[in-house]
Amino acid sequence: MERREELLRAAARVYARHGYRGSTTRRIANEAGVNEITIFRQFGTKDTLIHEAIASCGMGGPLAALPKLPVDPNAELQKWVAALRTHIGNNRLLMRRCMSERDEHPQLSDSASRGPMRATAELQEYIGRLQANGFITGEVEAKAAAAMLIGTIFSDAMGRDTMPDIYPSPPALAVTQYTTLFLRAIGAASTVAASNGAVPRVIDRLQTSSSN
Amino acid sequence: MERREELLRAAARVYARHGYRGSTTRRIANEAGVNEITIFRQFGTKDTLIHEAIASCGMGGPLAALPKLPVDPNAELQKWVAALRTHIGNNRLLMRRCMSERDEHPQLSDSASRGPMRATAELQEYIGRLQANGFITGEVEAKAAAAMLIGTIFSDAMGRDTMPDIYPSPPALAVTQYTTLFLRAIGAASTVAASNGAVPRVIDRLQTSSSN
DNA sequence: GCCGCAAGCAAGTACCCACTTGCGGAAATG
DNA sequence: CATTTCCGCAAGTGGGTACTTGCTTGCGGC
Repeated sequence: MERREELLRAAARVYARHGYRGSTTRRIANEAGVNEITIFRQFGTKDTLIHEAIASCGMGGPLAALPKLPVDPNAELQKWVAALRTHIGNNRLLMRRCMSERDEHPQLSDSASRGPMRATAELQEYIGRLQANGFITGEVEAKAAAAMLIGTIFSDAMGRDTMPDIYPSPPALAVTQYTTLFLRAIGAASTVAASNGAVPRVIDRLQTSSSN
Repeated sequence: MERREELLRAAARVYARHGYRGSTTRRIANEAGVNEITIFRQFGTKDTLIHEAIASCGMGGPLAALPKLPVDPNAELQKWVAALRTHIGNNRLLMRRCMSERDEHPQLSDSASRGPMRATAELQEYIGRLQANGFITGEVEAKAAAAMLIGTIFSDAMGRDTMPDIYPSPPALAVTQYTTLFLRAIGAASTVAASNGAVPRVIDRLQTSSSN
């Protein structure tokens, strides 16, 4: 049962590099150090091999969590953003492939997009918690803000290798700058300034600011 | 000489949908309503056909410009962002393909990434002009901010079809919300508030605020 | 009327692909 | 020892793919 997992991982690697049509059974078998026939004995079909490979390749796995009770939004977000960025960056080839072949292989794209979708949901809820706990002064469209930060991370992680000069480098610096800009955008910049020693403290942690 | 252009456009369409390996000469010829042999007589090789198709498909073409002298940043940016979003959205299949096949066909990826790169440069310069003309109150990392807005637009245009529920809809609303968030992030929110009738006017248009 | 050119059609070549069949060896399991 | 299970090896099948060759047809210019 060890060759099976070896084949799954090899298939995911080959698929990420060469796409569905480029993932010939011969190539996958070579990558796994296994005879080509074993593929058909284990999975019957190239199609089921690749689908199982993408499904079980951990992109739907556990995700870094944002704290239930925000204390230091800047630090918390920065850590979370950094983890998400490296996670997406590590899987960027695979995700690019899955999304570009969505029309021909929808299930693969679904497997790949589950990660960003869960991350966005998590971030939306966190923004809600920031609002509920008084970290945010004005009105915020949480959905747009979450889409903005996730989109920024996503685009950075996906596009940095093809367009390096448009992103701040190194990536760690980019992460802190994105976080700062994001907090300013949602009106929670006070905590950032506080860490610079410029503005007093957090406002009023028990006031549920304004509406829904 | 008309079949030649027909073939180029057909090749770009087929490539966007099926990728390099999936763009068989037969399929391209069918899409163009042309005999397969004509491809080889006109271009000699599938490879040169596809490369010429991607190069001459207008992704390096003219781009909406931001004004040299900012007057109403919110309106100007919103219009520009909307144009950029629809442009990227229209070419999203092609761009996804080019970027995902970058390792195997670098030139195609280069053709596709030229658009976003020029847009980012344009936006960076515009942020600089906002700063020079006193629209921005504090310090801003123009590069990170530009990467953030472009990344947001890019991810929205590319990912809305695969992950519709994480983006504000309709797209037009998303554009205005992104723009608002962006202006707040770079500290130029006053002009937004001004259009709401809340805060006075622009500050001091001839002061070159602080450093480089 | 004739020439040259662009294009279609038929057929073929050499290769790659997913997938099959038949055989034999190794190692665990009874 | 015998059986089952897993795996590798050799060979092959039917179909697709890039690309070639030889021939024919339509069309505008001289």
